[in-house]
Amino acid sequence: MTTLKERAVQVDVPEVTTHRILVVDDESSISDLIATSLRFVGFDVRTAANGAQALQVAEEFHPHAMVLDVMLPDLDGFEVCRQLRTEGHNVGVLFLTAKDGMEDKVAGLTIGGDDYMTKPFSLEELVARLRALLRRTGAIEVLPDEEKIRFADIELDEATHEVYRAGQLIDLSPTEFLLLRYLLINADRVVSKAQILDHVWQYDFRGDAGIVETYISYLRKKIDIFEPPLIHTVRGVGYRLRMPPKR
Amino acid sequence: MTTLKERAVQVDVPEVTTHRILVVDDESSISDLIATSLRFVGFDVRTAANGAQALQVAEEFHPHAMVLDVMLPDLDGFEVCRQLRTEGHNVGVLFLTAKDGMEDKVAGLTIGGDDYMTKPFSLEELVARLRALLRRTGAIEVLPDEEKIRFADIELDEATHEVYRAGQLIDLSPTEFLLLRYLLINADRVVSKAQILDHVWQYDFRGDAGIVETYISYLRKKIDIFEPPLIHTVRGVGYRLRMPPKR
DNA sequence: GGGTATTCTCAGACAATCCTCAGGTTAAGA
DNA sequence: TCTTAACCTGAGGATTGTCTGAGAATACCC
Repeated sequence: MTTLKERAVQVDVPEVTTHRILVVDDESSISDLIATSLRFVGFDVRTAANGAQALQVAEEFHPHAMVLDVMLPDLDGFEVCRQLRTEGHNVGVLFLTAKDGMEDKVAGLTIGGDDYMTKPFSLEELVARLRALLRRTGAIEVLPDEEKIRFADIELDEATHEVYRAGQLIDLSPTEFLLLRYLLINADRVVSKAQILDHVWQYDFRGDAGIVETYISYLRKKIDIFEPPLIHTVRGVGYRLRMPPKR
Repeated sequence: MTTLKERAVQVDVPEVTTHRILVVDDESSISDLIATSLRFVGFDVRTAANGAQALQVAEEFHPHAMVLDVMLPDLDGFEVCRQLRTEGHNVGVLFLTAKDGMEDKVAGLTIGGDDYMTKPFSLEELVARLRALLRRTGAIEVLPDEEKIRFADIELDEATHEVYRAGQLIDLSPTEFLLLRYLLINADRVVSKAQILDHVWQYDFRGDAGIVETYISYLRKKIDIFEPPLIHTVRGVGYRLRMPPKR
């Protein structure tokens, strides 16, 4: 690997309005991971390790949205959410749940503009969902970017999860979609395989970075059969989405 | 290999804003090497030999970034990083990892704008990555230079890893890229083969300095086929990037 | 519950890159 | 002018990085 000029998801760095996000999880490794990632994308983040603390911090922090583990040592996530709402706090919530069956229960409870994801998740997806959530709940004005990301003749719609190249609908698997999204966000910039792995794959993925190569290959076969090819390998460094060089 | 002092002297321009860098490694040979190199590039550097000491020094030094070995005698690098972050220190971290095994532990390191390199590395690359990291984490105002280095009609873009000469895209191998970058940074100055070897090649490279000649030759064939030639040999001393003297 | 889509590992093929070496060329100094 | 050291460059073998297909394991959907 080598020099990289990356941005996590940072391309859209200069956020006009800074949204306040409260992250609640009792595992500090998780909340740190999330907090770091969100801060980097430009959010103003606070963390809390349990329900009581969450309520307390929320009182003075007035978050626009929360990332909330449903499984907390004291109150559970729903209860935290309920109490805040009855107190008039109008926050969107992104619930985190272990992958154990509770999922249905959570799904039922996420009414309104809320959402949930099961652990482990990919950071890329977390950020995408959080953005969508803020947009839905209208936490503040509209977020700067539309729900579509474009580059050359590629168009990726976050709302519908559809991807077009040269006007044609391309069918992508979930991972392929995330990967392409990450490349698009970092268009024109070299991203290393390590970065891709960290952002696109679930945070507990312990496999080899070689899988990135495989998925790049998949992507190419789906969207780069068109002319001109846009996914370029920078040997020894990583990959980069770009228009072919002039001439 | 030349001695450190002799080698680092020539590098680089005085930086306008002085960034504070904390280097943590238990092998003093390594931390000295890095520290010396960074100082000559204009950084304000402190070193620490273990985790506890690192935390302590950070407390009063308030570094903008850290170069942090993950393998330390007491706490490991991740723990040091975590503790600093929870204490509110917003430092970017460049992790150093041994090349063997522990690839898995390395996962997640590029999340927040952080980065990592495997030992052994080249000093040139270390500096480049550290700069990129400072830029990303916005450690202070914008760094003087953009992500592009220019000299005459050569343009080298760190973000995209592209090099142009006279507007034309030039394809360079990783080593060629680093070499050119080093010459550019030291434009108009003579750099010896020993210096080049020490900065561009990995610090444990045990080969002959003759390889520098080979790579200079490669570079010339790629970027000096244009007029005027910019890479000049200073016989008995080294090489120098310069505009030919007007007659 | 069976079939399909997806994820992930692995290994062979291929190509770029790295590095050594050796013979030819150039420049400096005696 | 001659000698010598420094430098240049091509050739080629070793190494490394990347691509891709095949297949096993798993998740998902009707």
